[in-house]
Amino acid sequence: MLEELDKKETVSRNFIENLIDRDLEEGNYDKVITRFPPEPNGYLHIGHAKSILLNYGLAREYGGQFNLRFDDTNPTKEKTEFVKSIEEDVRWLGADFGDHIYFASNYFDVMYEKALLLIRKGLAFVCDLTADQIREYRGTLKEPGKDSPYRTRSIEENEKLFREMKEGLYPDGSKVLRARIDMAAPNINMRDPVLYRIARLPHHNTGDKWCIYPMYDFAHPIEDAVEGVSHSICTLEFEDHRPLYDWVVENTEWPHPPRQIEFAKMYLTNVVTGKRYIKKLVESGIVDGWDDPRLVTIAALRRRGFTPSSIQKFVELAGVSKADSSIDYAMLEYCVRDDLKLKASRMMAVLNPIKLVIDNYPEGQSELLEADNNLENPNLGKRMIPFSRELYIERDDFMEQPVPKYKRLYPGNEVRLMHAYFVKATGCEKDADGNITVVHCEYDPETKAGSGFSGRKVKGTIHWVSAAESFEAEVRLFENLVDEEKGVYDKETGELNLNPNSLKVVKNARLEPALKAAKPFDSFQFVRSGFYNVDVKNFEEGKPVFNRIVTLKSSFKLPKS
RNA sequence: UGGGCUAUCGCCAAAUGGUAAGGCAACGGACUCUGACUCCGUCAUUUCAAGGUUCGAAUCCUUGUAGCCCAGCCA
Repeated sequence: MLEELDKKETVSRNFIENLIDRDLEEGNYDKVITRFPPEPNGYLHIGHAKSILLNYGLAREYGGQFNLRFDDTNPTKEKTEFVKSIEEDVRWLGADFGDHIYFASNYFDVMYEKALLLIRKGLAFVCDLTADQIREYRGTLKEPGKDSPYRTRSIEENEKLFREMKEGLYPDGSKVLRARIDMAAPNINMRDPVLYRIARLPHHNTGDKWCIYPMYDFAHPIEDAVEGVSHSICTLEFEDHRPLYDWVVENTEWPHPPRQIEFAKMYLTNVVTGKRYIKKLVESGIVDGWDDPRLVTIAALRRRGFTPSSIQKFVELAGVSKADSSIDYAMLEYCVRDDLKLKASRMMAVLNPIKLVIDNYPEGQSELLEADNNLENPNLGKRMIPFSRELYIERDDFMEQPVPKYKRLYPGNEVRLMHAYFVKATGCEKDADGNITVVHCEYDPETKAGSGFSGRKVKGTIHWVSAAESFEAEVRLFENLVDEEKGVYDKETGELNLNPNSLKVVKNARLEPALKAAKPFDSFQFVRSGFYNVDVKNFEEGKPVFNRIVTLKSSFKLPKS
């Protein structure tokens, strides 16, 4: 099977499973152990979700173990803040690592011992070349490198020098430990790669204990081996590192060497992925933090109302392969809609209100109408909605001069007010500028919802709220942060093509009273308008701010006026 | 001829020499107290290209083409 891997077969979910099956059969491992090894230098985003869920999914499928391990071998870039957010995000996504949360920095002692082992085997040496010289000696992509003059130091001298590096006898950058492999290797990673560097910086976990830190290529295979990881699944850019990974694992002598398997990263259309761009948006204040709902960080998706199961489904639908891919954002939207449609209560909210007066409804009268919270899921219960002579309806739901195929309210046309009565438009009032201010109609008491009335049918159903008993709230509508026409990046300048309308705030939306009690993260479907959730950060008791999660699909578009 | 990887519908993606799954999107139609949902139907004679092997090729061979990754004391 190793040979098959070496033949570079395409990777698919099936392929990985077959590989694991074989490994288990052949007794290469007793148990499947996978891991997600982030460096704590930023927030996780949707791309990481794929890696997390793939690794976790495989472990669960095989009754194995999934580790969360912080790859914190470089103190210059890492922060405790990120450790916390990453742990939270992984947990939220549903990748249950139990108490298997580890830090690479806790293995520094083993790594040091293994480095000594390599030195004693003549496979590593201390090199005094400067960083510039090392680069020079490395050669180029097309030309081989040349041996470092320090390559032939004796084992004793190397061991002594390396110990002294650890003791802190040498200044930062003055010496490194290198593997002795092959300076002419076509794979640049094999040209005597650096294993350890000297850096005097406080580490978030080990403090000042160490002044030498292992490099990724040396540390990672050992981290995997220490934890007994069986299948180390990572992204494609590490494919060239696999020979080195295998070299380290073999020469540092482990009973059940872990196996590295690579797959392609996932990109999404029309959104900014890539840590450094997200970071730029955050730091420049273009977005209001790592969890700005327009971002695709896990924190942002959560705040925006995406559910863990929708993301799990998305990752599952996206599949695993080695081909570069950019998944249509519509697929993510489909996943939330699909997940939320039976979980969310379907409430009425009027985003762009216009008054509707029912002229034949007695003045001063009102009533409470019973409505299912979700007609397709009775478990969500029922609620009462106040109904009265004056209501608000969506401005788009009335046209004085209807366009073709329009089936909502227009003079002479009858529609259903959802959960209430049939209503027939009789006319409207306008202000001096000709803008419609009030729509008039008449209702038919016979047609009350739930009464079993079947005398006639109506083409359209519109939503509404009581003028007196609804409340005003802020609703935040999100568009793509990126200009959909121009694409994510400007090819010439490398600048991001940002969409100036990516955030619209509707201040005077009218919502039905039941929504006043909504709590942060609660999700609702606003009938005919889409899915929304209550923003955590802008939450105020009795005055929730709603974030649009995703719109509903619609086969009818109102012509632009 | 530096090395490695990839190429199947607009977007993902299966198919492991046996006659191109599935999902998203799109488009018809039915249903509907959400123009949503649901349902039903349509959507690759062809797998980057050209040759070759074979009874049979997306899969094997040959030669091309295009894209991605690698020259950190980052991960």
